[in-house]
Amino acid sequence: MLVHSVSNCPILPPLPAVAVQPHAKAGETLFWEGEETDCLYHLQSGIVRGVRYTEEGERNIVGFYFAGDRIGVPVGGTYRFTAEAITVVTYATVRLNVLADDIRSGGTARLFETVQTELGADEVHSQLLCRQGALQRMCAFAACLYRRLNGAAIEAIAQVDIADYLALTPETVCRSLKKMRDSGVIAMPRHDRIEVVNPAALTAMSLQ
Amino acid sequence: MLVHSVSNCPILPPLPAVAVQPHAKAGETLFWEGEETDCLYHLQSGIVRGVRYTEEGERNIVGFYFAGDRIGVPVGGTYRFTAEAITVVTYATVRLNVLADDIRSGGTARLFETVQTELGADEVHSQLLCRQGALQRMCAFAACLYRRLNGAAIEAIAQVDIADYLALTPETVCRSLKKMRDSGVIAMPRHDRIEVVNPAALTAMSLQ
DNA sequence: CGAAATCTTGACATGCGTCAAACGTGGTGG
DNA sequence: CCACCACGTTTGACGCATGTCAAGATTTCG
Repeated sequence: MLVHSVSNCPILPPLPAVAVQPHAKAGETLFWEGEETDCLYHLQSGIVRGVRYTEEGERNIVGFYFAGDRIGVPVGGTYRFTAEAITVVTYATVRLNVLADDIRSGGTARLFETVQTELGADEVHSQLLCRQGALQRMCAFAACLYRRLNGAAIEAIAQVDIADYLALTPETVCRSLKKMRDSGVIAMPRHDRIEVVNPAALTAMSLQ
Repeated sequence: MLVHSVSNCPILPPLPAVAVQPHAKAGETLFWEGEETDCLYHLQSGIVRGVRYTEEGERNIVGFYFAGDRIGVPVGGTYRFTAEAITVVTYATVRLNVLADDIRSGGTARLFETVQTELGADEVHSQLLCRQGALQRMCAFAACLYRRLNGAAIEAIAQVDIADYLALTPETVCRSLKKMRDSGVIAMPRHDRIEVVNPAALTAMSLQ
């Protein structure tokens, strides 16, 4: 199975009734790569992209995150990537010490729930990048998001972002999308909206 | 920084003095992908490769693991990949419920410590695959292992395995290694031994 | 010592990156 | 409300790097 199961809705800690829901506008940053981790983020709506800049200044996208995902897991005490809101995003933050209490009270399965999103996202990313052929990679990517979003249209993700995620050029992404349109597996009413019309054909094309 | 810091030596739990050290011969499997996770593995010596087979039967290598690494983190209760010993391997196992108690008492830091190896490995893998150009990818890979092994020679890793790890063909791996030999950045007294002669040149060649 | 696996080298075709230019779109300010 | 501008997308032409196929050399292991 290429698609992992990070799509389960989170059981969120109760919030004070009067609290204003934390949110970010499109383009805003939730946290920065290398910054010291003080809390994790449970996404509730919207789309976030994980970004990392290489030494040469190249931009890499490490993942796209949606409602239900938990991001911000530290390695060495700091965030592993920069989290940028693509759309308006609402979320809940969980301070590390609160999380510790949560872990103590929960079961063993609960233990790794926290790291599941990021572990799964990196795993998927590697699997996508392993596919040779731009078209296969694009189809696998679309199939992946299709399942993650339970069939909803893929929206608001720029082709440039897809390119930086799949290690392709924007031109190649555009051409691949055109082929997918011509084959009738997807429809694109707008530049930033991909509707999967034929899921079976999509997975077939993603196979090598 | 391309290279992450999973190279810290682990503080291992004390073992019974009379216990026979668990070990595996080259080619043996420590655990299987999809199998229910009952314990994690702390590697103490030797080399392990993480393998995953795609639906089409293609072999992917997700990472190489060395002394000090902790592998076997479950997602959804099962192992994320198959762990095969490349050399003779010695290790210590930690049962999941023991680990759970350990994490509960140790807090979030202990949790993140546990997943550091696999999170870091996937991260590195993605970063390597993002580099376009076979030579750059190979150089980045070599530089990565060079730092992970603290300058020791890279040994016992077959070129086929490198190919499956970097999403290249064995032929391309071989040709890239030849270029690196001709450039004088590495030496190869045997087919399965890579000695980094010029680390500076190596990192320079890995830049895009 | 023999056989199987791995590595090496060559020739060839093609798919993707690069460069360049035009088009569409969304946002901002007058 | 319209005009303009900046950014992202689209399309084309071209060259090179890498995958593919094939044959031979080397190593490893029984």
